[in-house]
Amino acid sequence: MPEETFTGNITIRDVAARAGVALSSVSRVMSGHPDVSPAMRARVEEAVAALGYEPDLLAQSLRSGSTRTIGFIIRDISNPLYALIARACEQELRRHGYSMILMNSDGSIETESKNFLLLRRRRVDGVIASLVAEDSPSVKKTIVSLRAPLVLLDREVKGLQASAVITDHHDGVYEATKHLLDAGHTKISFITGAENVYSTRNRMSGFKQAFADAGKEINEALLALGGFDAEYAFVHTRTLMAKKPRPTALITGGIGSTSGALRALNEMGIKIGKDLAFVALDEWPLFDVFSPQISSVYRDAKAIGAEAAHLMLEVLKGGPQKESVMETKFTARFSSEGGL
Amino acid sequence: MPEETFTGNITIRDVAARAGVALSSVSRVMSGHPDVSPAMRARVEEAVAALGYEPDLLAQSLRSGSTRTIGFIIRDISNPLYALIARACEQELRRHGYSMILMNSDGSIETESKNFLLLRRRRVDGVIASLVAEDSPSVKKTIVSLRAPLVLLDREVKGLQASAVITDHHDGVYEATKHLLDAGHTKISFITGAENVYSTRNRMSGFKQAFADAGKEINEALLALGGFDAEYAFVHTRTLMAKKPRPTALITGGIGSTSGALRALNEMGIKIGKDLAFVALDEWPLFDVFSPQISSVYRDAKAIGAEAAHLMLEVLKGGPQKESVMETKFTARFSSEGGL
DNA sequence: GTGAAAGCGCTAACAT
DNA sequence: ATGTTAGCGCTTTCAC
Repeated sequence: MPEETFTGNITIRDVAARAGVALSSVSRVMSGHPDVSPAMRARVEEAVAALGYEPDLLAQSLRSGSTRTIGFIIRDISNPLYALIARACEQELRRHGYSMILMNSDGSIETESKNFLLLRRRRVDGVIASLVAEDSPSVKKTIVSLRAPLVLLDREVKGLQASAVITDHHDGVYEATKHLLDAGHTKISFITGAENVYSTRNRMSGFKQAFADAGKEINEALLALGGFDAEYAFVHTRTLMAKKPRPTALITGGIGSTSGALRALNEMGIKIGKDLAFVALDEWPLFDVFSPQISSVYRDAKAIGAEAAHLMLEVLKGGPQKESVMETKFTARFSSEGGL
Repeated sequence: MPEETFTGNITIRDVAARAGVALSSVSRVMSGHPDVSPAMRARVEEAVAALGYEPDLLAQSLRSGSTRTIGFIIRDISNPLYALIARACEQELRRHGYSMILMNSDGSIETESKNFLLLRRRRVDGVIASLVAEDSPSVKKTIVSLRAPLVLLDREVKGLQASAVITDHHDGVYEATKHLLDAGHTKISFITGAENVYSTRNRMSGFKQAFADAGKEINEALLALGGFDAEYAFVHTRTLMAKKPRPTALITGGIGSTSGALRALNEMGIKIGKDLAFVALDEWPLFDVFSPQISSVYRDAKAIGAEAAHLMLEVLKGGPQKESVMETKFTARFSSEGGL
């Protein structure tokens, strides 16, 4: 019945032709415009159904200036924390008619910049991102040039118009550190990413506060704040644990760091909860199933992802930029025993 | 210096005006067309640089019919296996100038269908997908109507034009089952998703083959092939382990199933490697770090993701559709001891 | 209430 | 080698 060959897609033109009406009338019916007679509506709807017409989102976007597309840039989607965030975020965006373009920045500032630039060319309506670093002028410039709403994940960049979902690591880490100090530890190692991101600074502030409140001195030589990747943590766990006197407790910030550290400890035959008191910041799948049970500072990744979507949707609706703060919770388990 | 207000974006028109040339000349310079004089190239490049012009990918897509965008539909990105696949796949696609639109189907055929439809309206150049089920006529119809290249992950759908990355689970599961049978187990439970997906059928075929070769009978009452989600596995682990006589060994297919089963066993106080011989199909982050060490059938998720991208890129280049088969490897560890 | 026409930003004929 | 023009599929004035 449809006369056109099956080479191209069915366009609004085909529908108009079949219904014997103008293009604009079809458009009006499709968009639910009030000024359409029932007769017109019926004719067009018949043609739409018969032809299986679906509006081209690309053309609509070009016309309207909105792609209903959100860029999502993180370091590495295979990090379970980000995966959980992405899952909840995508679900929420989808519920509101938005699609997510996923990009890994692979921990590289250069890749991150390129990703932002490409998203701009794709005319995304907004970007949700966890930046590799907050102090890169090039990334900052790129972001300003975006001229699209931005939601940052656990980052604070000065002089940037953006919403943000930030985690209150401070209290959780404070409790964790206090727990260790109370048990008598003072030689406490801390392995995580650099202080050019909010999460590290905020965690360190909880760490320092606990030491200060206990009237104890931090041993700076036991800190390794250089990278979130497992490799960095692996190497520095080995180095730190070879020191004498060696640390009696270890805190690792982020799943990458935790993973590298645990692997190193495993290889060195150091048992957590016995030879070393251990606390992980952030949990991961199957966290609760294994022995030894690991003491942790937990945050709800699902809630973070959904909240990021909400903040984005709010700005897209014309609302104000906001900052949401998510809680953390320290739970002492077997792994933070021993060590002394 | 730029006369235009900062309301809209800089278009090819602005560049042409500033350089005092025609639109098409700018277009030619941008696309590296051979027929441009050095003088023209210089003038245009100056204007492009001065204005910071970047072609609108949306407009280019509408013109060219190619969005350089690939849809990626999986059940749940927070499943670590899919996250690893997605990571490698996105990296590879990005390297070739393609972006990935990520969509979770949440284990729902209806959501999956909607996702496909939306991707079609977005005019993606192709879709990479791990279907919820192979036997849904509606999804099949949707996919056929896509008229864009498709790469399936571990799925076989009859009568569908598609490339696929499939895993040879058979051999891995065969070895795992043989290992259990050799140890004297016959009451072996198997918990995983339904047989309306290739991965389950292929795994079961290895399972059955091992029983056949050993001259033993499968106890059908000990199988639970109804869902990949943790909840299903949790419930059925409880039920199966309450049977008498209860199974002496358990195999779980997929990270969701494994997760639910381990949680249930934990709650029931059943120790794997001692009270029950246990084998997991697929590994997850930090797999190797914990005790008890878990026997597993491993596959390389990173390689699967990269291969999916390759197959897609090849078809987009006009190459043939292909099926790649990835290996699995069984490794016996502590968890598959005991139970008898 | 409906139709005709302009235009979103771009590229590829087609002229010259 | 460069400019002019049509058109990708859609929406939105603007007439009638």
